[in-house]
Amino acid sequence: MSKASDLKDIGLKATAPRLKILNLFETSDQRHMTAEDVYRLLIAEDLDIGLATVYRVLTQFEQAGLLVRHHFESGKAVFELNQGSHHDHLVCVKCGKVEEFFDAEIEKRQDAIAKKHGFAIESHSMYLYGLCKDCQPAKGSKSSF
Amino acid sequence: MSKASDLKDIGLKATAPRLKILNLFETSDQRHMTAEDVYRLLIAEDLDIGLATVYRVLTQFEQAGLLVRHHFESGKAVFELNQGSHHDHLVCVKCGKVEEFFDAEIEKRQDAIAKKHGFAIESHSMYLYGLCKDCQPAKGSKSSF
DNA sequence: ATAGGTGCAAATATTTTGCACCACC
DNA sequence: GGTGGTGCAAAATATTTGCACCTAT
Repeated sequence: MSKASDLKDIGLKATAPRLKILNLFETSDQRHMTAEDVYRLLIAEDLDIGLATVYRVLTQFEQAGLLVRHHFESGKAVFELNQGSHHDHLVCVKCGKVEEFFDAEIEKRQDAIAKKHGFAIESHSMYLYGLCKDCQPAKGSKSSF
Repeated sequence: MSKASDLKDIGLKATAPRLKILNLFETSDQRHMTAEDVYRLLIAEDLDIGLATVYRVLTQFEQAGLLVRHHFESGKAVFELNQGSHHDHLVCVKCGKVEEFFDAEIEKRQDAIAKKHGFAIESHSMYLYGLCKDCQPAKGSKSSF
């Protein structure tokens, strides 16, 4: 559970909007949310928090390392809780579901590649886009063509 | 060199803007360009092609498989020629340089991961963000702190 | 001739910012 | 009580679309 001290630790005042937004990421069943997603959840709870504040808070949380910002192919930025452990993403292009994975061997090879190219890696992200289990035409069923 | 027939093959009329834009991607030393980049190059050559047309053509080329659209962390879409061979990207967060690489082992593991999760992969992209050789503080030199 | 393509301007979508007011410490 | 935070509206940025005119086939 998020506490006021968590925010103070990163130099931010513990205000209601910040606590609420952080709490949303911790409790929502959707780990990956856009600013609009967050805003709509707040509206749904009758909280009077402006969209501009949502953007500001999300950016602050990202800079503080509490959240990670992704750019999936939608064009909107998507945020998720930074739980320390790096991982990559499988994104369903049909229903938008996001699954996470981690593969040590891939990480190792990424590091090797960066070194070979003389790059000092700061972050990396990998997205596999496709159809998730539920969105694939079922085997044995006819397609509509 | 791009030819009118290349465009007709994909069901598009061979118009001057389309031929020119395709040619730009084939001849420019910058493989990765935003719509604005393309537009500015056209303006620089005194070609009277609207930004809207650039966006329309880039989208058509992407749908036809001639170009690939990326979403780097900049927030703008970046396009590059689709040369058949899939590859991934090292992106310099300072100077914007993009280097490409391909690693068969990583590809293999991506496929295995997708299968394990029941995903039917349509595309994937991997971006390693960091400082390229030229943008790293040189070894032995003092930092400014 | 005509279906499709284009430029321009206006519309949309996403994110940022200026400003007056308000709340945490 | 003052610094920092907030909501709102407006601005900035990126992209799409409506429309009248134009052009490749």
